[in-house]
Formats: sequence, structure tokens, C-alpha cells
Amino acid sequence: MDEVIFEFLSKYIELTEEEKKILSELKFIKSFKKGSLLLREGEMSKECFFILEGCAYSYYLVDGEVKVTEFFTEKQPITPVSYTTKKPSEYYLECLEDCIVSIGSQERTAELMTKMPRLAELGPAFLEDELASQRMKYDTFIKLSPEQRYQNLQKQSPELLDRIPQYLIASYLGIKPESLSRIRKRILK
Amino acid sequence: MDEVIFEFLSKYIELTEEEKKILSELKFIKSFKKGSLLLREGEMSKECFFILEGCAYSYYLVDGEVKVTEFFTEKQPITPVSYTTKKPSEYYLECLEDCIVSIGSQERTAELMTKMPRLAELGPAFLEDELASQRMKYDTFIKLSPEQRYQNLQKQSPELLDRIPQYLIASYLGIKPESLSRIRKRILK
DNA sequence: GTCATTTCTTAACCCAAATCAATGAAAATC
DNA sequence: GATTTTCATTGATTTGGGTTAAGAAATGAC
Repeated sequence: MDEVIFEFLSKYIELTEEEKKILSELKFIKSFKKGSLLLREGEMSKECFFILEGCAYSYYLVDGEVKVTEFFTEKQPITPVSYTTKKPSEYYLECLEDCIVSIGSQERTAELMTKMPRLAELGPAFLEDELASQRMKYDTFIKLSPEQRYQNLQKQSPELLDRIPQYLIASYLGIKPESLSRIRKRILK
Repeated sequence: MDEVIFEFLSKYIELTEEEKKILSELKFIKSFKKGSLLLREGEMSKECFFILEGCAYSYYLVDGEVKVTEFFTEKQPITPVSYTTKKPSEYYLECLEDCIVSIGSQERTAELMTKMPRLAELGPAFLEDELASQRMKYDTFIKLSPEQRYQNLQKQSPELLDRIPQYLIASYLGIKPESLSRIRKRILK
């Protein structure tokens, strides 16, 4: 289980056995049932998450309509905007499946930093990665038509298509479920 | 002229007179004519920019068609993705007006850091701000219809509408100039 | 100033996605 | 295992943006 965390961190720094031990001891893990809300609109986010198992998604509710902005699966960190800005969240974070999640907080991160100072090094690199992928996401959305976006998703993350209900995929692509259904039909020919 | 830079930096740290002097000495300023390209697709970006005067924009060329992703005006920093990733740029950066620009490079930044170590503090905060605004940009785009996006732009940055040709605004909003023209007419009633 | 180019608007027609409605299939609940 | 509820598909219709083409208005060049 801890391996999932180590694997993620190894993208940024090589962990010593000592450090792995510290992480194992200090980590805080929780399970959530499918449909649980990790964060509500209007709520202040005091926690950030790291998915060990399962799948979650973020969405806005714009006059009653769900607008999905992201899916998160194993090995993915979730840092809500509200967590960094310290303002109420404008979107929801919900478990799409039963989830096992490692939960971070300001305090726990601070404690971890003192016991393992090297962890601070990874901050800017992580932020840069997040920024780059966020920009890419926007740019791809701008550049492609709904149909191309679907094909792009199919190519980039085929797992998601098997795992996530189609009406949520549709929302993520910025279209209605009926339209996605037709796009799929169109492509099959 | 330097004031513009100081004002920007004061969002993150208070500058001493000493530090202002260092900045004034080390800065590197250049002028560009309207239409100059600060960065080309396929090119490696070795520079980041800070607009002192004028206006620039970034755009993709997707089979011959311009897709605007951002406008930059006075007091705005431009950090091309290519500058951080060290991969060839996928988009263009062009001056929309005659521009006066402060230009940063890896080397000059390093030199500045040694003479003014406190500058490093601002790094993560700046990255966080960029990330937050990039996310907001995406989310706003997702949530709103073209018409709402125009009204949102009108409310958030009315200056841009007076300053930037409509066909580029249209591209930025993800629609064609003709459609923007129609939307404007629709709204006037 | 005149001429040329760029930018903006308008109109007619086209098309993809939205909407509305109905039906089936699949899952969740009991 | 029967019953709700949720999800996916399909059809008919509407709507808003795309396309094409023309002319008007603004801007720039000489």
C-alpha cells in the first residue's frame, strides 16, 4: 500500500529506507464509500489527498448541472484550489468508486518537513509539473472539437473510458451524454 | 520604467532600496515592433518576459488557424511552457502592439539570485498564483457558454475589449469573428 | 488627402450539438 | 427475484455557431 506513495515520490526524489519509514509512520489513511464527498462547494478545504485505490472526480454545479473538470485515479495527488487559496471551494470532490485515500494537512505536512527536510525540495518541481499539465489541459481543450477531444481521451487514457460512466465523460468533454453517444456511433463507422 | 517591475514584485516581497538598485542594474530591456515574434512554434525558449509597455498574445496554429490562448499586458510576466520544460514550443508569442519588455534568462536569473538571495522566496508563491489562475481560466471556460464568456470578459477585463481586435477576442473565446459580432448584437438588445 | 489593407458587420445557408421525449438495458435496492 | 433507479441509445426538432460571400468601416501607408 505504501508502495504507491513511494512510487509517486520517486518521480521527484530518491527515498532512503529511513525516509520510507518516516513516511509510513506519519501517513494518514482513510477509506470512503462510493459517492462520498471529499469536498463540498462553499466548504473550506483543510486537506489534500492522494489516491491509493479507487477513483474520484471534481465538478462544479452550475444551475443544477454537473460540470466535470477532472478525474483522479491511483497514484494521483489532489490539491484543491481551496486548500492553497484558503478560500471556500467552488467545486465538489466526490468518490466515483470506493476509495482508499492518503490525507494530508498543513500540520501533518509541517511535521513531515521537520522530520524529513529533503521533502521541501520537491515542492517547486511538483508545482511546475502541475502547472504544465494544467496548461496542456486547457490548450488541448481549446484546440480540439468535441469529437477530437473524445478521440484524444481514448488515445491518452483509455482506462478512463472503461471505468467511468459515459455521462460523466461527456460532461468532462464539455458535451451532453446524447451527443457523446452519437459521436461514438459516428466514429465506429 | 523600473517602477513597473517593483510594483509587480511587491505583490510577493517588500523590496529594499538596495535591492531595487540591484534590479535596476541587472535588468535587460528590449523594444519590439508590433507583429514581432517573441517565440515561434518549434523554437526553444531561452527567455521569459515581463511586459513593461504594450501588449502581446500567445496562439497555436492549428492547420492554418490561429487559436489564441492568452493576452498579456503591462505588469504581466510571461513564462513560456518551453522555458520550463526545455522542449520546443508548441505555440507562438507575438507583439500585438509596440512593446517594451524586460527579458529574463536562466543565467541572468541565477546571477540575480546570488546578489539577492531573497528573490528565491518568491518562486513557490509565484508558481502557486500561476497555477491558481490557470485553473480558474480552464474552469471558467468549461462552465460558460461563448456568450457568457464574452460577458465575463467584458466584466473582468473591459480594457482588453478596447485594445484588442475583435477577431482575436473571438479566437480567445473559442468562436469565429462572425459569431462574436452576432453575440454583441444580441446582447445590445 | 487618397488608396490599400485590415477589421468588422450582415445575410443566407449548413451542420453539430442541445433539447425533448421515448425506449431499453443495466445496476442498485429491497 | 422483483422493483426502482440510473444510464445509454435513438429519433425528431431547435438552436447557436460555422461557412461563405459581400460590403462597410476603420486604419495605415504613401
